[in-house]
Amino acid sequence: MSLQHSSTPELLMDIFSILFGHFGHQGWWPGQGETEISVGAILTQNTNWNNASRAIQELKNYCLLTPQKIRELDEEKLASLIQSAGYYNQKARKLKYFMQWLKEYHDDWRLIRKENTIGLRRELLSVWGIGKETADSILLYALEKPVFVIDTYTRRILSRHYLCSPKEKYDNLQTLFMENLPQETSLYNEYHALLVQAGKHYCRKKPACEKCPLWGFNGKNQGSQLSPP
DNA sequence: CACCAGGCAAGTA
DNA sequence: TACTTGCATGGT
Repeated sequence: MSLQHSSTPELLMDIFSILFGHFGHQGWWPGQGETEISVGAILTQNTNWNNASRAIQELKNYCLLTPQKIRELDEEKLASLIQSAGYYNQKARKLKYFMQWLKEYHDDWRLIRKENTIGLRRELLSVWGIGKETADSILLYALEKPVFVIDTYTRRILSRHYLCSPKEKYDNLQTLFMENLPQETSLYNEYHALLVQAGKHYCRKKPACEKCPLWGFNGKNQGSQLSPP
């Protein structure tokens, strides 16, 4: 694999290929339904997926994983059910607000696909408890819109290899990926999941480690920063 | 024991 | 705009 990249799209695709070759297909959130995926996106905020998935399972056990059931549930009861996800009081409220919004503006998913992605994203961001990453996760994984999700792993992996600043803004990174890659949902889905997987295993601490599959993608040496450091 | 995990909102300067 | 803090469980 050549490390001389003539363009940003080429560099981004090379990184994808390396990660895919190393970690393989990730299969994030396949066929679980809009509600389960959106609830998962909220429950996993600043929490590992293991704890979040337990909370989901708890809701499933009592057949409460529907917008209407969550709206009907007492907030304290909901909080106790999702305890394993941490921040359970906050997250119970977030789920309540989200499901309320879903009913008021979209008749519980029924009207949501008629809206354009930009408008939907703005709406999601206006809901209390939904920030950029959660909004984009819902758009990409639940609604299958071609929206690239940025998270702390993405920023860290890239900055460890001097491909961006460790403080690079969310919107800048998102634009970078979306303007330099084909806008395909399946690619964005796999790419983000691979970055998370890579981030879990490598480059947690400075500097980047030699074992990382992206070792060699060094923007400093090659002058191929994706954005100003 | 310390540290971290698929963030966000609200407050401060 | 750019930082800081509260929120909280469970794994390593």
